[in-house]
Amino acid sequence: MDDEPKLTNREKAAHRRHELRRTIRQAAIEEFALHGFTGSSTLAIAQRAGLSKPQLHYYISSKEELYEEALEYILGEWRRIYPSTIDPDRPGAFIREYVRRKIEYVLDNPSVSRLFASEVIAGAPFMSRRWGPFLANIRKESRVIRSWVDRGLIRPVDPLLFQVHLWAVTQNYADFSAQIGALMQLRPGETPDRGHVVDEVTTLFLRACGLDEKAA
Amino acid sequence: MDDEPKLTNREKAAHRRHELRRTIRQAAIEEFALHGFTGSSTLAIAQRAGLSKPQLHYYISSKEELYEEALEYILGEWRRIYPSTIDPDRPGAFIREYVRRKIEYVLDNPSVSRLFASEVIAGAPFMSRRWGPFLANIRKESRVIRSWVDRGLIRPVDPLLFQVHLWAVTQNYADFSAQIGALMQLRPGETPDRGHVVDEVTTLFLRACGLDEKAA
DNA sequence: AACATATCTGAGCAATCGGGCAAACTATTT
DNA sequence: AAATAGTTTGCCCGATTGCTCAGATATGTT
Repeated sequence: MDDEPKLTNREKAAHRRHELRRTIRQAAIEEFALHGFTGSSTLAIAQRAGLSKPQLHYYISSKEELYEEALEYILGEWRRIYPSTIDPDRPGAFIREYVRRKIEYVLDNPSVSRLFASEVIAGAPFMSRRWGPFLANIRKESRVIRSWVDRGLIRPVDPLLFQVHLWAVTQNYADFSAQIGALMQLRPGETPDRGHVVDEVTTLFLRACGLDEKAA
Repeated sequence: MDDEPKLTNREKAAHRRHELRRTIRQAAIEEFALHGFTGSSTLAIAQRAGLSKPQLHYYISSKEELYEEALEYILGEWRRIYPSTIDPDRPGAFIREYVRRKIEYVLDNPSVSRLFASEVIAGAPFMSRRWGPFLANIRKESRVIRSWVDRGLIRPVDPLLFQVHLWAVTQNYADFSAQIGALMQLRPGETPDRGHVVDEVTTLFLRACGLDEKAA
């Protein structure tokens, strides 16, 4: 009765350590999202993770490294959301799916989006070395959008700014949720109605493309 | 030959003091915009304003008060931008004018917009008492937009979310200018082409309203 | 049981934080 | 010239910053 998944103690310890790093990263994301890199203290992060300050420093090598790890995690998440499985010849479906995924993600993980926003507002000091892959992705997508325009599938739009606007509107629901909550008079912690938000945002961008079939 | 604008020394001194407060406020806005309230130090603000730290503290009573003054200034600016002189029965003209003013303002004063963004991302701890007038304004505008919809002047939109999206897209050009600069491969300090940005944003929201007359 | 390794704690480091204060300096009014 | 008001400076305070380290404790292996 010592077997089942047959884990050695060493493996279990490694697993625990890995879990703890995850907890720390999440705490870091939340704290950095609220107060930015400069404004966040390692003590606050430690407390958020349920650790003492020296205990935290036992697992991380520096505040900077922890911040960079959090940024790296975010970039991974952005890549994950991008709907690569969608037929790029059906602009309507593509936009619908992208908006839906992005809005649902930012409403579920507002801190992730907010940390990214903090970083960029501060002048992107840590991101500046990482725009590369980001840029490549955007440019690839720009070519797809341009082809939609060229083939007359959608009304003419600036492919790059179109994406920028999509980002702005979707991210906004996480970054400015305090403002939105005040406007909508939501209770603390309450999020706006997802279906409605997704509908409105989708409609906005579909109409911009001349694709407003008003599908349910 | 002691007259001309007939300023007593006392008045000149008062004027100098007032100018200095402006300089300090501007420095504070820039520093707070970059690092948020918690992340900004009074020393950094003082240096930005060309003062020593005790010298700064001679003119302000606390970091908090300075921050609140900066916030108050921002709210005044938002009110100033709102195009109250426009005929509210011409949705197209209204949207065009609002977008133009807002984009030009945020491109000229990115720090103002970024400070507001920092505050809201941090959970709007100082703004929470000030949403009132803000809310009233938004609701007033919501009624106007609803009347457009009811009279069939524009296609149906959610009046509140429509404004939220307008905010998101316009503010974005200030808050995320580091990202946009990277995407557009702008030189440091360079801003994107205003005319083009205004055109694209205007088009986006006009089309959402079914008002795309493609006017020059 | 003995040993090794991983983890945790209390104390403390130098640097910076927001802010105060008396003395020195400057400018203006009498 | 003397008195007054406004401004600037150097020096300091207690608290907090990121981070270290020696020792205590827990955990795992033999």
